[in-house]
Amino acid sequence: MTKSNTSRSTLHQTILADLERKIVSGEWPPGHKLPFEVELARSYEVSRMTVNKVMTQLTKAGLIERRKRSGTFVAKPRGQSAILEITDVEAEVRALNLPYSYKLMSSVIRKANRHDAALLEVPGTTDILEIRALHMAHGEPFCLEERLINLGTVPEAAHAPFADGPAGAWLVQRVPWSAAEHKIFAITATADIARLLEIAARVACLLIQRRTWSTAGPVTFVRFTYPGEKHAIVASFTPAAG
Amino acid sequence: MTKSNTSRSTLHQTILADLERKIVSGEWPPGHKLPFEVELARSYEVSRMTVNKVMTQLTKAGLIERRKRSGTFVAKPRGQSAILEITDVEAEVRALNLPYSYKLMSSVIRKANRHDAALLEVPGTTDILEIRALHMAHGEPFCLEERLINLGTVPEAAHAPFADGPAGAWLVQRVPWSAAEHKIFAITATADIARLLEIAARVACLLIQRRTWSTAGPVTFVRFTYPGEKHAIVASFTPAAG
DNA sequence: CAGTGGTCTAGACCACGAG
DNA sequence: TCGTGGTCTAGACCACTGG
Repeated sequence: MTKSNTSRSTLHQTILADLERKIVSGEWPPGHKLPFEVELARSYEVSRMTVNKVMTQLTKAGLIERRKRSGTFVAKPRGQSAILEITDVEAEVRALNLPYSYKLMSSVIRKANRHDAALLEVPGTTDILEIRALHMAHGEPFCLEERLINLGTVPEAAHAPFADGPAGAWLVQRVPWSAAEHKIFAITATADIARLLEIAARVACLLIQRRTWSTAGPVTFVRFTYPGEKHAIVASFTPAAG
Repeated sequence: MTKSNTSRSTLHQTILADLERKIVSGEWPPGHKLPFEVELARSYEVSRMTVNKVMTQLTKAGLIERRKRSGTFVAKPRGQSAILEITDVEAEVRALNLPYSYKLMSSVIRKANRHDAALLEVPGTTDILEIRALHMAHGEPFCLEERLINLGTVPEAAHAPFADGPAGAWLVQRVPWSAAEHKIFAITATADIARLLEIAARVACLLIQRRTWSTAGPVTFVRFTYPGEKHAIVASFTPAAG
C-alpha cells in the first residue's frame, strides 16, 4: 500500500499535532490512558511504526509516560523540564537538603492595569490574581516570588488554596503549558526586596522572569528574585542528546 | 533477517555514537562528505531506515547538514545552538543593530595554578592561555570576557590571532565541543570590573560562566560579565519541539 | 506467561534540487 | 533528468513487566 500526501505536512507530524492538542488542551488529562500503539495505528490508518515515531517524540518531550505491559499514559505535567526546572523552587531547596517552607504574603484579585496587561499580554478588562510569596530554606528567605495569574484563562485559580503551597505547583498540576519564556537579569536589590530577603540594600540579585502560555491563552507571569552570588542557574548540554 | 542484540545498546545508538565520534574528533572535519545512506547501511550491515534514524538525530543535533541530490556533510560547527547562543557576543551585539568591535586587553601563557586547575579540571602542570578582552557595542563596553584555554587540548591556540577577533569564534571553528556547562550568577561589580565596563561601582552584573569539553578533554573556561539590568538572557520553550 | 513497547528489516514511493 | 534524502509500510523478533 502506498501513500499520497494529501495535506501539507507528514503523517507523523499530523498525528503528533493531534495527540499533542488532546493532551495540552486537557481533553486527555494527566494520568489518562492512551490507546495502544496498534489501536492508534488502526484509527489513524497508518502503520505501527509511524505511530511509534510519534510516541517516541512525545516521550522525549515529556508529555507521555510509557510502561511496558501496562500502556501509555499522559504524564503528570511536571510542566517544566530540563532548564525550566530552575523555577521549581521547592525542588531546588530540597536538592540542597534544606527544609523547605512557603509563606504567602499577599493575594489580591483585581482588574489588570496597564502594566499587568503588558506583562501578561491580556486586555485591561481581565481579572487577574496577584500573589506575593516567600520561599524559605531552613527558615530563611530563599527566593521572593511575585506572580500574576490570568483569571480569564484559569478562573478556578481564584479559589485555590495558595496559602498552603506555591502557586506554581498548583498551576502546573492543572494547566498544561504549551509555551514558556524565560528572561534572566541581574538587578540591584531595592530597599523593599532587601528587607523581604533579609539582605543588605543594593546587593546584586538574580531575577528570573517567566511567562507561560497554554493553548487557551496567557496563564501566568512570575518573577523570582534570588539573593545574588549565593544562587546560580546551571545548565548542561551535549550536542546530540539523542 | 533477524537481529540478536549482541552489545548492550541498540543498533542506532551504536551507529550514532560512532558517527558522532568521527565528527567531534575531527576525523571527519567540517565540510566532509559522509557516505550515502545506502552505503552506510551496507557498511554497518543494517537497513537503510536504521541509518536514516541516526542521520535524522544528527541533523536535529546540528552536527550534519543534508542536501538532497548532493549528499550529507559535516556541519560547520556553529558550536553552539539554542540557548548556548547567549555567549556568541558578537551575534548578540549585531542583533541589537549596533556596530561591534573587540579589544584584546591581555593574553598570557603560563602554567595552570591551583585556581585554574579547579576551574578547568586540569592538572597543575598544564599550560594554559589566559585572555582578557572587551566586547564593544557602538564603541562602548558591552561585555567583559575572561577566558582560560587549555593548551593541553588545543595547543595551536598558543599562536592564534586573538588580537583580531574573539577567541570564542576561533575555538568554535576548530574545536568541536562535546559537552558544555553554563552557570549564571548575579554579582556586584568590583571596582576593577566597574572601571572596565565603565559603570558605577557596586552595580549588579550578570555573570555567565561557561565550561566546554571536547572528547579530548577540557577546552576552555570563560566568564562573561554584562552590566546588569541592561542585559537579559532570554529562552523560549515548547514542550514538544519535535 | 502473555501483552506491550522497543527495535529492526526489506522494500517502496515521492519530492526535491543539483547538474 | 535522476539520484538523494524523506517518508511510510507490513511484518517480525525481543525484552521487559504486570497479572
